[in-house]
Amino acid sequence: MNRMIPADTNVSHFEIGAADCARSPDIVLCAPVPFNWDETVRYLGRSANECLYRLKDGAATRLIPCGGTAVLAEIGGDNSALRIRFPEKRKPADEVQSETVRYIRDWFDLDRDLGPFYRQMENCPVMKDVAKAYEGLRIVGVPDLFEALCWAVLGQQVNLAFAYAQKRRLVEAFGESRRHDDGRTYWLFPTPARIAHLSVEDLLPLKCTRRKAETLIDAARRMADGVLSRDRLLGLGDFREAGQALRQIPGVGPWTANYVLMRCLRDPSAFPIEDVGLQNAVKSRLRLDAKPTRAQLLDMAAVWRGWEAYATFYLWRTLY
DNA sequence: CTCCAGGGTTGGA
DNA sequence: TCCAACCATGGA
Repeated sequence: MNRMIPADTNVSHFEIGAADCARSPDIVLCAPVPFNWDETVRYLGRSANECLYRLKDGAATRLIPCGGTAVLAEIGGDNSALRIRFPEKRKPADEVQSETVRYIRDWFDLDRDLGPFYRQMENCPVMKDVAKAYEGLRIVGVPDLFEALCWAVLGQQVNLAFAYAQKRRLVEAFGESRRHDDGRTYWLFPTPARIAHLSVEDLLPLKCTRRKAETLIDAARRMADGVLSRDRLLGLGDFREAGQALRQIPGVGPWTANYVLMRCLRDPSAFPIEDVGLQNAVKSRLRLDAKPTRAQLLDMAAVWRGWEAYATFYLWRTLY
């Protein structure tokens, strides 16, 4: 029974400085300790088919939704700081910049104290080395609830490459985009309002199942109606209730609910135990002949208590 | 044709 | 609560 941690209780240290030359950052964020930007970038680069941001020279550029509009931001950095630039000619207003910073802090989970996680993993034979190897890697989140839900649903029971292809088709069919003067087009994930009015047939070209198309539209309607939102889920009191609320949506089962809890609602104890990637990672690390059983996983995860999401994310990281 | 992929649902112990 | 059976789709 985890208590919810309001997103804005954390102090954020950032300075807005004048950009005196083209490459100097508009904003510098102090990185938390520990932080590992290279590992973060490696995670971001796990699919060449990612359509929501572009990776170049260790920096990610994407359109960030901000109060009805969107800001193009380039995020680079190292293990001690993140550097944010706004490459468009018109610099965003201060409050938009602040919102961008909030998004980025959330995206990379910068405000979490990982000390307890690393101390706990010392006692886990499966995780001990993994935790050290990727120290400073934080769970890369999906701040937008609708995006997180759609991504989880599209990712059910299909390989990641195919999931990325489906996401790209969804985004390029129904998302907004903006062309930048670097010649590239940057995309925003489709809004619930846009998907809510579609029919299942409209989504079949994604090559998802009818069932998944129905789930996406159902989720979009709930969000467009306002009955479902990230804030509402976070306001429910504890993550278990949020998970139950998510599972009200037909087509959202335990894996999907936990995936969303982990990547969007930031529940560090979310545990998608049915995940085949997690199972394969454990199998490989323990040199098992077969994927571990649910009981084996539960047994192993007993020492992860409270940090199951982080352990899972780190184990995923071992897969590529 | 078979098997797998970052599952969901139903129905029965 | 847990498990088996069935469902569904594309790619290797």
